[in-house]
Amino acid sequence: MPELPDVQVYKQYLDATSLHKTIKNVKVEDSRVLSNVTPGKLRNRLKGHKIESSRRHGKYLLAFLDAGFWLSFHFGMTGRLKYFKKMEKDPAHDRVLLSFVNGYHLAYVSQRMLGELEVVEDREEFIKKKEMGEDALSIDLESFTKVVKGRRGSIKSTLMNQKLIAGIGNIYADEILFHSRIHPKTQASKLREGDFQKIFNNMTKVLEKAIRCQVDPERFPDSYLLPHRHQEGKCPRSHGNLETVKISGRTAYFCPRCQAQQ
DNA sequence: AGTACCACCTGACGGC
DNA sequence: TGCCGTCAGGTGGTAC
Repeated sequence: MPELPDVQVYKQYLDATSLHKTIKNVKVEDSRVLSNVTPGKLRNRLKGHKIESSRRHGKYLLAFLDAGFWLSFHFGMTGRLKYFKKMEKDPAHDRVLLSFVNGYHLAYVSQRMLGELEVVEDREEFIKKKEMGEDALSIDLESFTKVVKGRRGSIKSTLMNQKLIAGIGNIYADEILFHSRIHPKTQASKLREGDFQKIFNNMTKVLEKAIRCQVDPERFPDSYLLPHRHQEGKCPRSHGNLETVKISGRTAYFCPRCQAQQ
C-alpha cells in the first residue's frame, strides 16, 4: 500500500534485516515483476554479492550492491518485503526471493504485481529517467512553492504528481489537505500566499508522523483522517460525516465542514 | 497543460 | 453457489 512513509518503513526493515549478507540464490516466482532484467540475469548479478546500503526516493527503494549497482524496488499498490527463515513461512504472493548464506530469505511480495524490480546502474540517472520530482521529505519550502504555484489542476492531483514531488499518493494527499483544511478540488492556482507554507508544513508533519507510527493505523492519533477514512467515517474535528469525491480517478476523502470548497 | 479513460493485475465484497 | 460489477494507499499511454 506503499506511499513514501510505507517505503521508508520498508527501507528501515531492509536495513535491519538484509545488509551485508551474501546472497546465495535468487528465485523468481513470477517474472512479470521484473522490469529490465531476466530471471537468469538477475540471479547472475546478485549471486555472491551483498546489499551494502539503501536509499529511498519517493516511492522507490534502491538497494546498493557491493558490485556497484542498485536494485530498485517499486511496490505498486500491494507490494511489501518479508524477511524470514523457514520456507513454511514463505508468504503468499511472493514473487522474488533472495536467499542469504545465513539461511534467511528476503521476499518481494506483491499480490497484484503492479510494482516492479529493476536493475539500476546509476541512481541519479534513474531518477532523471523516471522524471521524478524532489522527494517530499527533502524538498524545501521555496522549491515546493515554485512547483505547486500556478498549476492549473487541483491541489490533490498536484500533490500526487510524482513528476512534481515524489512520494505522496492517495492516502497522504488526503491527510495533508485535511490538516491544511483545504478542499482537495481547490485549483492550485487559486491557493493563497499562506497556503503553500501551510501545506508544506503539514506535508512534512504528516509524513514524519506516519513513519514514526510505522504506518500502523492503530498508532495514528485519532485527530488524523486515516483512522476515519472509510464509508461512514466521521471527521475527528467537526464530527460530521466525511464525504468522497473522485479526483484523477482516485477517491478523495474530506470533511466538507473543515475543508470548504473554494 | 490537464483530465478522462484504459491497461496492467489479483482478490474481496455486495447484489442478484 | 455462481456470476458480475465495483473497488482497492500505483503508474504509463493515449485521446481529447
